[in-house]
Amino acid sequence: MEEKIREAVAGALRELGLPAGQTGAFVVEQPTEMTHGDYATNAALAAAKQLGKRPQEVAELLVKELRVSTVLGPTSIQSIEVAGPGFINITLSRAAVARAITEASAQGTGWGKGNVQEGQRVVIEYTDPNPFKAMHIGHLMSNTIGESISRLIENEGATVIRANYQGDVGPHVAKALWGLQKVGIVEPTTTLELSEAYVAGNQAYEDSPEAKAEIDALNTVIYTASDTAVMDLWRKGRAVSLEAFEKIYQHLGTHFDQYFFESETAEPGTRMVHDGIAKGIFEESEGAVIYRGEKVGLHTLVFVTSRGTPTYEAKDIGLAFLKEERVPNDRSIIVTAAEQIGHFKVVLAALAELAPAIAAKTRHVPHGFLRLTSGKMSSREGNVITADALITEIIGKALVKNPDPHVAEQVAIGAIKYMILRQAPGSDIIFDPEQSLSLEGDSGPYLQYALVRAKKILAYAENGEGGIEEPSEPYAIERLILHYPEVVARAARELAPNILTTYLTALAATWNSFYASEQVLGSPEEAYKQRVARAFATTMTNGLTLLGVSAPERM
RNA sequence: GCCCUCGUAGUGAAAUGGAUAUCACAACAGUCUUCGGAACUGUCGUUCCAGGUUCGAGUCCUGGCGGGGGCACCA
Repeated sequence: MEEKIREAVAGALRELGLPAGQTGAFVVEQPTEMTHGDYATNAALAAAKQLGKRPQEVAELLVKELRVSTVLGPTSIQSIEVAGPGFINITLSRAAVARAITEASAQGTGWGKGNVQEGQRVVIEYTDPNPFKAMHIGHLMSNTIGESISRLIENEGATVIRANYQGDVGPHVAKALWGLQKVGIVEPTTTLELSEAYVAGNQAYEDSPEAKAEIDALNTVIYTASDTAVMDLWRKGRAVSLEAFEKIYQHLGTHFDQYFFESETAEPGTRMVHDGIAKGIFEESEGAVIYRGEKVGLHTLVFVTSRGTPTYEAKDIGLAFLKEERVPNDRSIIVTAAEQIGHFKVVLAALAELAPAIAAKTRHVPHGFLRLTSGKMSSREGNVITADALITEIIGKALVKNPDPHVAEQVAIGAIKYMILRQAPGSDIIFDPEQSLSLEGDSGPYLQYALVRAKKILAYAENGEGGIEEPSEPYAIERLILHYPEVVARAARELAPNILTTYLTALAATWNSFYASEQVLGSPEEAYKQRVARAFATTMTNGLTLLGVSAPERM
């Protein structure tokens, strides 16, 4: 509807004598205040200067030329009014709102689906945990945001390939293997053994020059696979890690189509960086191969170390090509923590010289850190909150009200995901482990609970005999529901699940308010209210699905 | 030092250059014979500072101040 109104406004502006190419600078939006109608446009304010007239005057003229009825249907408008400094407020008719509600309640899972990205193949990389290290709450952020973005993009018609890139080689692995060797573990079976070994190795690396030398040597062994005993230990430890990750993915309701490993990007990455020296893209300096970021306003980073091992940077170059080869795509999105912004700027600059087409379609989406009120989290020091520990703790909390462990898990995961998705992806989340996280108010369970209550009504209503009167004015909840397709489209366009989360919270609040003040079953308007309840339930269910949050039947 | 980011009620957040800056927690006062109280209704309280652009700035620009991140061999 929004898009149709936009076209009508653009048409009216042309009627007022504005050149076709110059009508773009206005918005059609949902006004903050519901009393201002269902849609509003600032077109008159934006065009006033060009037309040399007062905004209110332009608005009056614009309203006369506005043919909203021809794009939305003859009985769709209740009023079009000029308000404030020159806004044009459009209020839909009772019939038009009712049509949207009927559509929402009838379409089921199809409600809100778009097609603007049909035919597009989008590869989305997220989560990226490192074997031999624990998956911590930072990975939970990447996974939650990446999964939701994937679903939002799929909802617009694209084919999404979910990718997970895991660091199974590199200094952290050498440290963990060194730690295992020191305590004589040849067959690791738990992730605890691995993370303890990593912390021990990391400590020794800082404290002891001998240990440092041993670990550096081990690192090279891993890259070159030159020692069968070491590689055996590596394979076993890696398998333990990966298996543990899969379990967490199951809890989170996420999955991957493609797994990439640093052990497979290291070789091609190193080779391509070396090839790039001859082309003048990279250069040698103090034995290392570097990219002079200064030539494009960035800073210099080492791509291959003086020992000949590739850094994260070279491996990401290798990854870019490997992705292209295995997963041909139109767009490539990488979701990682914001601390890597600088890294990706340099890598993409280098890639732009190496393979301009790949660099051009690649986009880095940074997310903030999950910071603790008690201080900084560091896996090197071992004071991280692991994904497992957090999930277990919140499930324990949810069990208080939900004896059913399955429901408790749905509530707990929903609460965690909501906390992550409610704010703009780039900003940090301050997480207080003492207060843990909220299961009421502005929270995941709040949305789930609103839905559970609506579904209960629908269940009772199946054998109910209620009235068929129709209320003369739309309820606030109806006027919110009809915006759902526009909201998900924008969230997908901007890669911002928080837009959807904010909307769903308002939707749940409005529903709860409706629920408290309006009796559905047995009321004179029962049939109509049921349809509203169904439309709400459909909208909330579809919205939660796009967030990756499940909808319990009861709680 | 340079670069990037963020400063919004006591706390955590929202807001596409638009209308009276929105929500939750906390605090306080209410709503339970109604479809489920993880709920609802109400009260209190907010854009770091100084300039600028604009009909209009939390949002854009410049300069401060403060937090976070990055800046040659970690990822």
